[in-house]
Amino acid sequence: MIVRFGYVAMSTVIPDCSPSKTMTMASFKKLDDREAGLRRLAAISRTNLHNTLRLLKHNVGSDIKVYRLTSKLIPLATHPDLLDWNPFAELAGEFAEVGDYVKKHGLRVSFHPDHFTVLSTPRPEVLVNSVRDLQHHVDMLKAMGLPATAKSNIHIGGAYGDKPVAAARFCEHFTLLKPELQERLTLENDDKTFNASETLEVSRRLGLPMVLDIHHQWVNNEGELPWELWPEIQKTWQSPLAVKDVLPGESLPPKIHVSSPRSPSDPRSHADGVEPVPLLAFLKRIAADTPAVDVMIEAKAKDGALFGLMEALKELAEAGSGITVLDGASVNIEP
DNA sequence: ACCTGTCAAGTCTGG
DNA sequence: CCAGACTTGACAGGT
Repeated sequence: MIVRFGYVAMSTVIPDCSPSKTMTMASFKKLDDREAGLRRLAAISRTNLHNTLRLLKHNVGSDIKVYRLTSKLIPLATHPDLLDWNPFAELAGEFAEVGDYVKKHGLRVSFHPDHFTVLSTPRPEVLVNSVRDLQHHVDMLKAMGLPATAKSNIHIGGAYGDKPVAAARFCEHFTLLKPELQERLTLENDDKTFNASETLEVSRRLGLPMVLDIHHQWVNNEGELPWELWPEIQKTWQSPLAVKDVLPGESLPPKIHVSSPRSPSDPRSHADGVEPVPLLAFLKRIAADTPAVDVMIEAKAKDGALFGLMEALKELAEAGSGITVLDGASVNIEP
């Protein structure tokens, strides 16, 4: 089983390379020249896209093929006070440059809209804002010229006292989305509300690929072991929506998220690095029936954690534990 | 250069 | 009905 590792949004290794610079609404409003403010926002966006490209080049130089783009590329993009602002035309070149680089090097990129995007909500205004946010993420992917294999990962959302009803509402709201939004979604189990088997059920109902977060599964489960759900989770990556735009002869491997608990007293928080042994235990369990999987590392140390994990895996490989290090960010795992 | 409170947004809990 | 927690990188304003 080929395992590729990736990380989220920012580097702890490359200095001065934030892709998430922003401006607060408070300081935007303080400017007496609104046009100048919008130009400033566009300039920040350009810096963010430029730094994203720098990170992608750093990734390629380190063999890292999997990366989560930050949702904050364009500051205040979906803010209610800036609905008349559309910076995509003036940022077209920068977006295309990022997208071209992604395609040229066969990178897998994704977004993760934050927890304000809640399709299970009963509140119409929250739903409107959530759909606007999803549309914004799709607009960015389209501006990059990326196919539907570049997706936004979201959680089911709140339970509102009745999880089955909330799940049904999520599904109902999903069916109202434009196809271009539907085909660019993945669903992830969360650490508090919708656990892995509940998320899997919704994924199967809607034909959406599911991202298994094994840390969330560890702290929010129904007594099952994570690999027990894997056969069905893996199948969700074969659905028509999941394989949209996958070229003949190519594939879109299932994706999992991994992080390690910060401490026994704070088990839900993310530690700086990733513990290799529990991760390896999971990977070995699924290796026999999984040709390839992509692992998104969600650790405080970001790419630093990825490099640390690779060092640890290298040592385990030398000790002869069925691991072969393929390059700087991928390994082969024997069942 | 460094520190601290704040940030547009949602949901849940407890009072 | 409302305040605070949750969680996180970065701003903004201070020293």
